Order: sequence, then C-alpha cells, then structure tokens
Amino acid sequence: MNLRQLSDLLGLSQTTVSRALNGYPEVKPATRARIEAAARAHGYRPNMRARGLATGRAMAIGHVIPVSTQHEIVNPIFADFIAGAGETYTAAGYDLLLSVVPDADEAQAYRALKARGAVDGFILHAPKTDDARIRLLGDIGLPFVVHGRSSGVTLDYGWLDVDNRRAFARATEFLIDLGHRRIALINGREALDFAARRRAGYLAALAARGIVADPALMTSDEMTEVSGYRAASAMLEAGDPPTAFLTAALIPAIGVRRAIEERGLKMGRDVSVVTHDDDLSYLANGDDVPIFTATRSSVRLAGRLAAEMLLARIADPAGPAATRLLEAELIVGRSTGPAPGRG
Amino acid sequence: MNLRQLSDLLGLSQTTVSRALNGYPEVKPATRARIEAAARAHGYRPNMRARGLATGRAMAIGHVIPVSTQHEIVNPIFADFIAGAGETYTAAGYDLLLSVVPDADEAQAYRALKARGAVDGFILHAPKTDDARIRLLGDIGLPFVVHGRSSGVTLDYGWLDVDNRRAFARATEFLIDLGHRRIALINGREALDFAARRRAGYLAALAARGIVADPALMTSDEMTEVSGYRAASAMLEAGDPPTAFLTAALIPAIGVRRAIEERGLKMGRDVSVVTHDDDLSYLANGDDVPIFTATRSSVRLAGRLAAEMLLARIADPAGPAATRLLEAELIVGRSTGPAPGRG
DNA sequence: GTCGATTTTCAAAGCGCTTTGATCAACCCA
DNA sequence: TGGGTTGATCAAAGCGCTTTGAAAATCGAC
Repeated sequence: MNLRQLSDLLGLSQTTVSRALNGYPEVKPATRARIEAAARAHGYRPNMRARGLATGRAMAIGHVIPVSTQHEIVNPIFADFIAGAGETYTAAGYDLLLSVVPDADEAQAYRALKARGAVDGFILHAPKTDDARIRLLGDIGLPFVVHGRSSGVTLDYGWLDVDNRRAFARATEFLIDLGHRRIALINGREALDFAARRRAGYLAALAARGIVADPALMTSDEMTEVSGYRAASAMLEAGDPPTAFLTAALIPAIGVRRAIEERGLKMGRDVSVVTHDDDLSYLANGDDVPIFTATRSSVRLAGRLAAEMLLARIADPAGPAATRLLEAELIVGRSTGPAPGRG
Repeated sequence: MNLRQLSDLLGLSQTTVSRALNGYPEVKPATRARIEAAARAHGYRPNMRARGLATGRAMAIGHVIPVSTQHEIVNPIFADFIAGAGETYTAAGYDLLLSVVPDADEAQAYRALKARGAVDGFILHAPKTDDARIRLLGDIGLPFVVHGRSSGVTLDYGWLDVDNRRAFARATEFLIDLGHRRIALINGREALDFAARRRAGYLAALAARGIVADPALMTSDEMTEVSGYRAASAMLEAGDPPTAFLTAALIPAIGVRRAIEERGLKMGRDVSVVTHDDDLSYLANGDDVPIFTATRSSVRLAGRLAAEMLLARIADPAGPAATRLLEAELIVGRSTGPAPGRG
C-alpha cells in the first residue's frame, strides 16, 4: 500500500493524506481522523526511500566498524553501546546503519555513506590520540558525535566521554590508601585516547603520593583475557612483583585473576585488583557484592546519551558542538584489600 | 555531485552515464572510460535512496535486536556474528540495518522494515523452539535466513546452524570416557532452540552409556558469569557433587571456574569443565593451549556464511531455501582430566 | 445575499536515479 | 546508392514521497 493507493481509496489527494499523516495543521480534524484510521487499517507506512528522496534526510545514523587483522574493535563494549544508541534511534524514528569495513577503507566508508546520502550523521568509536578521522568527519560536514575524545584535535567537535583520567587516579589512590606501593597498570592500547588518559591518571596519582612509577609494571595491549593473563603472569614471576593490579576492563581482569590464582595466591588478600567496569549487560561484575573493585560507568547509557546528543545536533546544527563528561563511580568489591604485610 | 551534474559536465545524457557506471554493454568503451574517470575524479556515488526508489531494492539487510528487561540478547555472540555478516554485506555492496526494539514490538519491527521498503531481507537471531517469528517472516515475504533452527516449525525456511546436539553429545562422551559419571549441564535458556538441542545431546550421550541423568545437575539460565557461578556453587555445595561441568559458553564457564577455585579445588584436576566456545575475537579461549576444553565453532564465520546464503537467496529467490549445518570441533584444553579417584 | 478572510483541499513540480522506447550515426551488403 | 542492421546515445517516464502555489470550500460580518 502506497500513498497514491491510500489517497485514491479515501478520495483525497496525496497532498492531504501526506499532510494529515505528518501532523501538519492545515487538515480538518475529521479528515485527519479518517485518514489515520485508514492508514492504520491498511498498515500503510511511507516508503522511506521515497520520503528520504523528497526530504533530503536519510533518517539513519551511520556507525562505521573497522575490522582489522591487527586489532579487534569488534568488542563487547561496542555491542552494548550500540544497544543503547539503538534504543534512542528507534524511539526517534531513526535507523542504525552499520558499516563493517577493512580498516584501511575506513575513511572511504565515511565518505561513501555521505555521498550516497545514506545517513544523517555519524558516531565515531574508539578515537585515538590526535585522531585524523575527526578532521575527516569535520570535512565531510555531516553532524557527528565522538564516543570518547581525542587529545590533540583542535577542531570543535561533539563528544561524550567518561572522565577516565579521574577514574584511574581515584582507583590508584584507593590502592595507595590500602598500603599498596607496587601497583601495576594493565592498560588497553595506549594509541587509544581513553587508555592514554587512564595512564595519565594513574601516573598523576602515583606522583602525588611520591611513588616512582616503574615501567616494568605498565603494559598496554588489546583488552583480552589472554593479554591480561600474560601481563600479570610475567609481572608476578619477576622480582619485586606488584601487590595490586589496575586493569582496563573486566575481561583482562579475569585473565589477571587467572594468573593470580594459578600461582596459589588469593585475589583480594594476596593481590588486589581494580578494573574499569563498563557495566555490560551480559558480563556483570558479580551481583550484590561486586567481584572486582571497579570504576564503573555504563557504556550502554553512554550509547543512549551520545545518540541523543547526535539527534539534537541533527535537529539543530547551529552553534558549538555539545560535549559531555561522565563521572565513573568507584565501587568496592571483593578483589581488593590491604597490601600484604599491612593487614 | 549527482548524476545530472556529472552528465552535464561530460556533455552526455544521464542515461549513458548511468549505464556506463552500472556496467551495461551498450556504451562505447572509450566513453565508458571517460565517464568512469570523471566519476572517480569527482567522487560521484549514486544516491542510494534515489537508486533504491528506481530499482525497488534497498541494498540493505535488516537485523532486529529485541531488548528486554528480562533477557539479554545483546550479547557478545551477537557482536561477532554481526561483524562476520557485515564483512559479507560490505563486500557485496549491501548495508546492515540494525533495529533495536523493545521485545514486545519485535513483530511490528519486521513488518515496518518491510512496509517502509528499508531492507531486502532479514537475518533472524536466537530462534526459540517453535518460533512464531519464522512464520511471521514467511508471511512478510522477504527472503530471510535463520541463525539456528527452530524445532516444530514446519515451514520451509533457510537456516545455518551448528550441530549442537552432536557437539554436546561428543563433549559428554568425552567426559564419560575420562571416568566422569556426575556430569552437570549449565545450559542456556532452554526456550532457545540451540539450548534444547544441546540438552538433548547431553541426555542422549548419558543414556547411551547407561547413566541416569540427575535433574539436580541440570540448570538452564541466561549465559552470564554470575549464573554460571551460582549454578556451579550450588551443585558443589550439595551432597554428591558433580565431577564435571558442561557449560553453554565461555562466560558462564568462567563463572564455573570461579566457583571451583573459590572452594580450593583445581579445575582440570578436581573438577573438569567443558564449554562451548564461539571463538569470539576478544574472548579467546587461551592461545596455544586452550584454557577450557571446548566444542568450538566460530560465530563470526557463521555470520559470514549466513549472510552469503541470504544474499544468494535475494539474488535468486526461487527454489527451496538453503540450509547448512556446521560441525563443532572438540578441542582439548587444560580444564579436563580423569575423574578424581580414577587418575 | 455578498464580499473578503480563513480553512481546507488539490494539482503539479521536484528529489536523483533507472529504464523503456526512440533517435541518430555508422556500417554492411546487394 | 539505398535499405536493413547494428551500435551508441538520448529524451522522457516513473519510482513514492513532500511541498509549493493555486483553487475551492467555508465562514463571519455587513
């Protein structure tokens, strides 16, 4: 059923039917009611391509996911973010267009989406320090919001981020307060902006308490179980091992726990662990009492909020881009305790 | 840059330019080359809405993700599947349209996508036993492929599935061969078809060896770390605890390991664990030697293959729907060993 | 009843593309 | 030299919608 058929059926012009359905005021209430009833009865839905062609709007938001043999951006965090953003889009009548591309083609993918008129805006994931994609999106000219920030980019752009620096500084202070001095940082890849900020927070907190950072206690890698396990294993085997670990996500934290327990040590007693927790729906950090002490910030909520910011900007592209900084909470679980020998 | 501008620029008609770019034969090679060069130089890309309107094809595939307060389908498996399917779509010039809807609206979401002409086909995720959505999609009339199967649905439909029954039967036999008799099944929600099949495989293997299944050793729940932990904890505390666990995914298996080690037991020595492993990119089951003995089948590959099947069907909708059954491999890791007392 | 103002409805153009049917030029063979 | 083919290009219609500008219907006041 298309607009012409519907309007023929009603004995009205397409104009009137279109206006009635789109809420324009110049339609007699009785007529509007009749039209709406007929539309509902016949399950009429405007063809989105035709409408898009006429209005110039795609009613869709683009998310470009680069896949690489090197790094995995297809991670669980992404799934929850998408779910959050998707809820917002659906409620607002927007679709979510996912473009999975080899990472070498990422820039092309953004350009193509714009040139084909496929989307009205973008969300940019996992920004790196001084991320060239932000400038690219600026050039392209469609509204966009960055999930995270990118130090070094001077452009005015919209973003939504967690205060990663603060979160990791607080986590580090928390461990120092428990008497820990040998605190390891198992970080994500520090080319990623959020990882660099976390490291800065960690270093600042150590420095503030007069603790000299030990390069041997800092690693930066993909956030997988195995990388957490490997890094922690190596550090625990070395002389003067850490008494506490700070990890970038729950999954590497699970690897760290494996390394700890494999050595007959007990997490929370012999070795403490604090992780960042993205509050993923299917990977809860325990229930009543969290397994891991963590800096927590819901990535799903971030998705919802970022989507709202983007839709707002699409609706009104004027003015400076909005930014929003979320605070992570520090939740105490069973993975931390006083440094050994300080009971 | 649109088609008219490009053809004006070249002094040709839109017809000729369109034909040249779409590979039709009735264009002089020299002209075609000139057109292609100009198109490339100006970054011309056909507006997908206009093209879709003219051709009647959306060049997009719909994935509907129901979100619920009850169950989490937004799971890590989904992310990897999407990544696999997305690669195929991109290579074929298709887009991936993700629709995140409250689960009560799922049927409406499919209908709306069709009515709005937004997609050329669907992939259906996580089918339940006798899943009504399959009939719905049949009614709707757009091609679709189910990731999984649905017992009880008589309709002829396309699907791609892992032989879950066989996989879990083999895993169970493997444990029996190691001397285990008290084998627990920590299953996914058995309303989901794949979970029901796994249970059937497990029960069949026990029965074949004359072992009476114990209802106290079978649970069925969301596949989270916590649910794995809880189920395993309860069973280990009870009288006559299991000596081996079979879990539905890596994440609950991690919960099971936590329960085991929390009791001072050692996984692989005191208690064995076999899990299904979807071979997720960011949640590898160890590296050289797997952490968990597992039935492994790449969900990302499944995504790629399912997408190929769907695109093939869109290209040629005639004939019976294709189906494909993948075999899971049984890989031996460090989480299994002889039943205690049989060393 | 009439006239101007206000509602309400309509016809038609246009969004950017594909595709049908026609035109025009070039070619071949009788 | 002319008519039938073939090859290359074009003008125009149409996809289903929104939106502009005009027309028709209704209304209020005299």
